[in-house]
Amino acid sequence: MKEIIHRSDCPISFSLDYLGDKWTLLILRDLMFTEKSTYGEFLTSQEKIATNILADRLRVLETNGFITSNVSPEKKNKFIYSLTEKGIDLVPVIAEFMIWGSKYDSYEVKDIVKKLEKDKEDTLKEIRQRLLSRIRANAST
Amino acid sequence: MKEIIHRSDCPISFSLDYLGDKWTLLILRDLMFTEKSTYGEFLTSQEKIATNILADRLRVLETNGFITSNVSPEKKNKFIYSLTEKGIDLVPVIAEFMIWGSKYDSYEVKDIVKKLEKDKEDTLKEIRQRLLSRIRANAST
DNA sequence: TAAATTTGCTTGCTTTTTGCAAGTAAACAA
DNA sequence: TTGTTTACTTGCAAAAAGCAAGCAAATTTA
Repeated sequence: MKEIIHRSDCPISFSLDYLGDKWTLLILRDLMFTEKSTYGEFLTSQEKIATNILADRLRVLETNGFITSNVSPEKKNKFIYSLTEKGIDLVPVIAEFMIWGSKYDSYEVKDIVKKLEKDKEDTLKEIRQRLLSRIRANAST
Repeated sequence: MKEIIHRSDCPISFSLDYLGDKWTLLILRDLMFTEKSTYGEFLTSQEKIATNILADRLRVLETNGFITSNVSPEKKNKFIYSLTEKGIDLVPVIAEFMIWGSKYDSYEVKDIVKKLEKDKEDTLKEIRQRLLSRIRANAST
């Protein structure tokens, strides 16, 4: 597997060394803000990621501890991907992209953005708690 | 100039359509958190961006209203790049990358990160005000 | 129980982007 | 007037992305 090379000691560039592309954060978005958790489900997202790119990004994300994969309990040919705490810690980054995008994209402002703008700290905490409890639910099975 | 194509109506993907690469946010970082404002200064950053990529990204950022460029008052062969309000609105995104990167990069935690963690809202406001006042100073010259 | 389907990929090929080194052109300084 | 600074551009090789097709294990259907 291709290793991530860090270009400097700047924490922003460190982050971008993992996340600086058009697809990685969209996979994490799906894991954070939708119920999607499998390869097939990620493929159904509007942006239409290519199958090889998706496979590659999932591999990189897992190798670097952003997500974990487990065989589905019902179907052994199905993998369930889940966020780790390291991945969950990116919620604020993605939330800020959402807020910025909503401001400059004419499309529509989602309820979650309105909530974030109203009370960012609590809303982020709430999302974080929801995702963390998901991890704990998995751990106990 | 190559037009940005939006892959979906999601605000996160909308943002990534502009910013989803390894270099764009680093240029904005330099404009936000350092005194760098010229082509030559951006080239001196640790990450060593290639000259053609820098030229391309500056063009894209300007075309899409994130930055403006002006001839330097002292030297007519020098251009000063400045953030627009649209660019300044990305401060929270970059701040969150900085916070996340500082948590997962073993290197060192910068003072600005400590300040952000202590009082995020006020610190972001402060940075924003500093950058906005820079715009206004330019506008009045 | 054999055939078709679902699921999660891999492979091969073309196009696009990146990265590197060298070159250019206007302004400026000596 | 000659060399230097500044901001790029150009050409080419390497890497990454994108697209269509193929594959293999597990599961469902006939």
